Amino acid sequence: MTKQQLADTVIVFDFETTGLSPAQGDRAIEIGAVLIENGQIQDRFQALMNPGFAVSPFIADYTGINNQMLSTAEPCGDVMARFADFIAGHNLVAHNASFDWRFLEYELAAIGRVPSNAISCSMLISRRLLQHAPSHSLGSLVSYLNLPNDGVFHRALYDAEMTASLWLALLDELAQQFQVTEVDFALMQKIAKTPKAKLTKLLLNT
DNA sequence: TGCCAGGCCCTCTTTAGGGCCTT
Repeated sequence: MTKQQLADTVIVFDFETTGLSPAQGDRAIEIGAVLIENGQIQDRFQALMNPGFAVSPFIADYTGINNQMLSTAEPCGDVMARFADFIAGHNLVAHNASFDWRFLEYELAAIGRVPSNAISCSMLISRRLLQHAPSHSLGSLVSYLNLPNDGVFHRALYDAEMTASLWLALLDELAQQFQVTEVDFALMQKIAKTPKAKLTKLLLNT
């Protein structure tokens, strides 16, 4: 197997939240992230954070994060200040990145900070490179690609680690499907935004 | 178990509608 590595380091991150939209009052309750360098995880970040109100039974069931766990967690602002330092200067990756980016912007704005990182989406890229996958949810892709996992999903660090494995698998897919051996973050962003019909032309010209 | 929102993508499209993803 060709081992394709992205020249740039990236931080893959994932939020667990109280719901789907910060515009509707939802907040982050956990952040998990891994730093990928030279094709391997070199650093990790994980923290629960107290949103200041009770999470719904649905969210407690969905994530396994309950109000008792959050009662002793740091406030969102304290965690996010440390996380902002962790991601500073790095390119970011998330699965369905538009979701996590909205919460990142919201939680950083709450402490007077603004993210300036570039970001790319593993879901948009997998839709283009893995067109035969039955679903492009993170769990389905992990199963489809037979990526090693312990069956835990919907916790931030586990999902970040699974997304990191997916990201590395997508780099392998680029090498195997298209023989693309020079991959930088800007190309991954471009793939995410390229219509499927124009993907082959983009990659053959790379 | 799934609604909320937002963005992307496809098609029986573009003067629109609905499914997929994220929690």
